[in-house]
Amino acid sequence: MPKLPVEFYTRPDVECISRELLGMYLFTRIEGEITGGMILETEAYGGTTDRACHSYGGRRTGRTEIMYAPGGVAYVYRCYGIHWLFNVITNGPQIPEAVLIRAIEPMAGLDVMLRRRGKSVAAASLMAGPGNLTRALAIDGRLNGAGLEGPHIWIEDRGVRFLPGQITAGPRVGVDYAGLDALRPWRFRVNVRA
DNA sequence: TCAGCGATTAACT
DNA sequence: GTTAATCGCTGAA
Repeated sequence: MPKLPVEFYTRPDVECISRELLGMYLFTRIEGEITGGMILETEAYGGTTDRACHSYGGRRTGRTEIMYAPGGVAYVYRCYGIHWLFNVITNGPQIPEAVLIRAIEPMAGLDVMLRRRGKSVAAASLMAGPGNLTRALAIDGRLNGAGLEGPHIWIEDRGVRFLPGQITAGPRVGVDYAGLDALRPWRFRVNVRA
């Protein structure tokens, strides 16, 4: 299956990329174990003019530094002291935009993901939320800055496409502090009902 | 140098 | 519905 090329990520429209990532397949290969699934939910983070974005106003620190890299690398950071969140960096160098991957549908390595989550049966909670997603895929800080063309993490285009009516756009989660930017409908989700 | 906080989750009542 | 867990980043001192 074709991995998405760097050119997919370096395009300038983060909202467009965020939509197009729905239906793509995200995989990780950690310690020889491959896990992954289809992306169901994303959020766009619009760089220096988006108050909800870590790089708002051109903020540049050790954590956000990787956002200024050219598109096509992973941005992994810790949140609430416990969880790892996984983002895809988009756009060109020095343009710090990103797409947060919030949910995937488990596909490959289900048994491995269950073991990592400490569950014995497949449940809806397996992939509920971005923190659980990274735990199931064994994504952590070591993958911060990793290229999205492998070998440890990559995204494949398997030809799945959604019509506009199958995608729900809404306000993003957990960004109430961002003022008017919190209202931007930059959260994209594949409708649960078929 | 350090107090306060956060793109969350799970275990409570 | 409420709250504890838990730690790196941020910004002010």
